[in-house]
Amino acid sequence: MGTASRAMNEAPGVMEQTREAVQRAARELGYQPNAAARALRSRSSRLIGCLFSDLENPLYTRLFNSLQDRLADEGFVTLITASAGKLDREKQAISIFAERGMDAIVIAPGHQQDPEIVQLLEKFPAPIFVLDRDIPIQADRLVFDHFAAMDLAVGHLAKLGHRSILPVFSHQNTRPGLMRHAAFDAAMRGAGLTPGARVEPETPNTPVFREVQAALSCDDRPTAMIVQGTHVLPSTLNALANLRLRVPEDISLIAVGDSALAEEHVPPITALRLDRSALVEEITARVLARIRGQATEVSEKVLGYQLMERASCRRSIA
Amino acid sequence: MGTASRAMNEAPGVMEQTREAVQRAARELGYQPNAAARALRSRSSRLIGCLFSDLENPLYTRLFNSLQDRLADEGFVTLITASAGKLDREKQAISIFAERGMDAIVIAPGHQQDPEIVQLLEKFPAPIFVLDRDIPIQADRLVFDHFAAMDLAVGHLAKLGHRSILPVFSHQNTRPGLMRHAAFDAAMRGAGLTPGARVEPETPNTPVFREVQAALSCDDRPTAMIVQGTHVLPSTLNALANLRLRVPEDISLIAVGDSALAEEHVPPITALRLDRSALVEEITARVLARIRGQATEVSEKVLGYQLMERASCRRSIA
DNA sequence: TTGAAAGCGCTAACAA
DNA sequence: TTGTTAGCGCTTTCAA
Repeated sequence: MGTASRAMNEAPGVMEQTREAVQRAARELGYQPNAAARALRSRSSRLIGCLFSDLENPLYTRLFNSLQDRLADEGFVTLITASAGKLDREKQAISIFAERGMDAIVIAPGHQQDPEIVQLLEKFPAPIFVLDRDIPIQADRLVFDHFAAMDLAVGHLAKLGHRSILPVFSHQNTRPGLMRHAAFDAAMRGAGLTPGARVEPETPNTPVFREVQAALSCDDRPTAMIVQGTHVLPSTLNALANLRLRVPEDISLIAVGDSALAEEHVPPITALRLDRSALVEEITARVLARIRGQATEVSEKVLGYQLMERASCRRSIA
Repeated sequence: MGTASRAMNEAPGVMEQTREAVQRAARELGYQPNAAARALRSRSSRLIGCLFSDLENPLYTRLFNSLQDRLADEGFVTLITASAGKLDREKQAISIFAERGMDAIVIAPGHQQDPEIVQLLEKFPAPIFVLDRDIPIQADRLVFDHFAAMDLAVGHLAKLGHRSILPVFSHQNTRPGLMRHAAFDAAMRGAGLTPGARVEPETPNTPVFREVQAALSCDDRPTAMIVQGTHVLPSTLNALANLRLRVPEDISLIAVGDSALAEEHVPPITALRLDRSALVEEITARVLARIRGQATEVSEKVLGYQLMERASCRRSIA
């Protein structure tokens, strides 16, 4: 009956008294609405798909947790796929999202220019939200300000007197990887410093023990490092421990991307952090507006990093 | 039309020629089946829910990845929720799984005896697969052999001459936490050794820097450690580095649960590993059998750990 | 404000 | 082997 449906969905045009009666009856009978029937009739699955390149990246793990919570409040179920950067898994995930009738998707794939991915996204039947990727499609987008972030980190170290800073970021073929090296170089020049050696792991999960050890074993080794906050960070700490280099006495350290590891390390590690709740709110607001047809123009926002100053940096002794 | 449906679903009773014609036409028209309609009519969502206590645990991250892949091959979409051990999130997740008509769920919640959880599971409308939890319900189950695992680890260290071994496991209120301490004690006695000090973090993600440092700062410190392979492991490595204790020269180390960190650490860390593909196959086989109504009795299996001997253990000097 | 009726897009049962 | 028909459980539309 129509009234029952309206009562259960808090729709207008039902007498308060009727609504309560319906809801009480539903409770007593243990009524469970059938999601498939609702989706079929209303043409809305109330499902939102997420495609992240890497679930081991603390940013994505934390983000997914918050986003799932937030969207659950709005009655949506969040579905996640981690592609481990594999192209075919990303294509498969997008296809599945299309088949299963996601109401929207949030994506940060490992391949941002692949023509097949782009084509799948172009004809994707629901709104798309892109997270810090330069994918050539019309879609709502939130990008991170990697240039400002590097200014913050390099500036902080320069102010402490560091002149030789070792960056350790992967050169993955997506926006963050592509921008960070350029941003680092620009920030160094901006601080009147000259970029020197660098370590560039293939992926954010590639071990960097050897490379970091090599870079720090020369005569005038860098006095500070800026290190990606993924697997690269434990791997770097491993190398520092083996070299008997203490943080911050012997070398200063900044992590790009905050994590439990950085926060709880002894000493705590200074980190570039994204405001996760702002991130989640922006995604949620945009996605819901799109789903409800309230959004008009494509939205492009930039989110800055904050520098969480902790105990891993100190004045350079050099 | 029935024939079209049968052709698309590879159902029997369709002429090969017809099937091909239908499939070609579907391809040319870009036909996308409607998942909601299919779910409504066939009473099967082809959705499988997973509830894990902690997505930051490398076991669950890796397991979810493999399981998602494997179930995708069978045409199922896997939905994951990480509760961070929070009771209300676990209850909410189970309710959502019920509302959304999961065809089955795979669970390893952080609360295994909570009456509300048990009640929700008792009246859950689909098959349940329980992973290493002692939940008092009738359900297919796979548990890990924590006693054999500790025998392996303690035995290995005892054979190397270690007599004082420091265990670092959380005493979380679920099966693994509950069993590991008892298993460790039993293994020690079995090896003719006496259990001594131990570190018991609240959760697998609680930092243990202070506690480990304290335990290793006494006069005759343990010569070996067995450490949970979650956040406890980086936290322990942090403490060892600060104490200038080298692995394995000064102290031997075994991780309970394998991870990228253990494998890629220098030196690589000996670890108790679960055979993940066996794990995934057991879950997949059981869950599919249940969904297809082929399973009869409740299945209970035990999965052993293997000791991956790497470079982090050596003969005790004491 | 409520009830009645139609129909979302499939698949299962049945008839041809 | 194929076509026809009914109906899954909701929401939406329309009429009362």
